[in-house]
Amino acid sequence: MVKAVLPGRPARGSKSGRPIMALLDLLGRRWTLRIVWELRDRPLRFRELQDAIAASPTIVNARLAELRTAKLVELDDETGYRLTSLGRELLRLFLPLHVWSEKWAKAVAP
Amino acid sequence: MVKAVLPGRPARGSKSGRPIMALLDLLGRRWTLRIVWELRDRPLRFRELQDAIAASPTIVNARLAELRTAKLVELDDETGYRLTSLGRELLRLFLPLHVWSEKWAKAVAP
DNA sequence: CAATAGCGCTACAGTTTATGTAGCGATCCG
DNA sequence: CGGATCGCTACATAAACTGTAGCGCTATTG
Repeated sequence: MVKAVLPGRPARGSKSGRPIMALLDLLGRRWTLRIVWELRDRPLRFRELQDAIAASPTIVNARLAELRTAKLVELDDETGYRLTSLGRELLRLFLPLHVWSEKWAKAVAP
Repeated sequence: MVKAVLPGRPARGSKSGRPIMALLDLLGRRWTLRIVWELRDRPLRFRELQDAIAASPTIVNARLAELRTAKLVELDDETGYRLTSLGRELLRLFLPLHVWSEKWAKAVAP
């Protein structure tokens, strides 16, 4: 059984159910960001996703369940797992990270 | 000993050292996002930070070490832990999450 | 001087979470 | 029927995190 991560429920380390805390809790779990990232431009099958991030099926399934409960990801029988419209909105907020990470790389590089 | 998370080093689940993968790895570790979030508008002492997120000192210290290595956070003896200029840039990318999380809350709410 | 308080941080046993491998049940296709 | 593919589960092992205590250092106070 997986504990749902939703706004309105108290997130780890926060007594309030403030949405931002629930979101940071959800996104701060291992593989969650990577899964959203891998789904950025096409749906993936369970096993494709598993291979893409090289994580165990147990945890891939757990994270997918959380993401589905949070309505960020959905399963389409024809094509596989994909971002919902809400999920795509979230991804859009994250896209600047891609560019910024390159700048970060240069700044941190040895 | 803490494994450094830096662009150029392969991140978990990725053979490449692509900066975005290193970044997603770093941010996907428990408490990392929360720590950056808590430092958003003022420096915090070690214990203040620990109390703010209610995590164990062991892991707070581990995350801070990673964030310092990644040059996103630094320790100022006078005031405490604070974001570097690089860290503030990253935070700026994350600020839209705050607003969006409210929208998400409404969309997901029961 | 000794006592106190605040600082960053560490030790360590116990619990939770993730890994790695195998494989199940359902569905489709020949 | 046999084989392939799908999402997903079981389960033992390993890694990550928690909770509590407390260390070593510096500065302040009596």
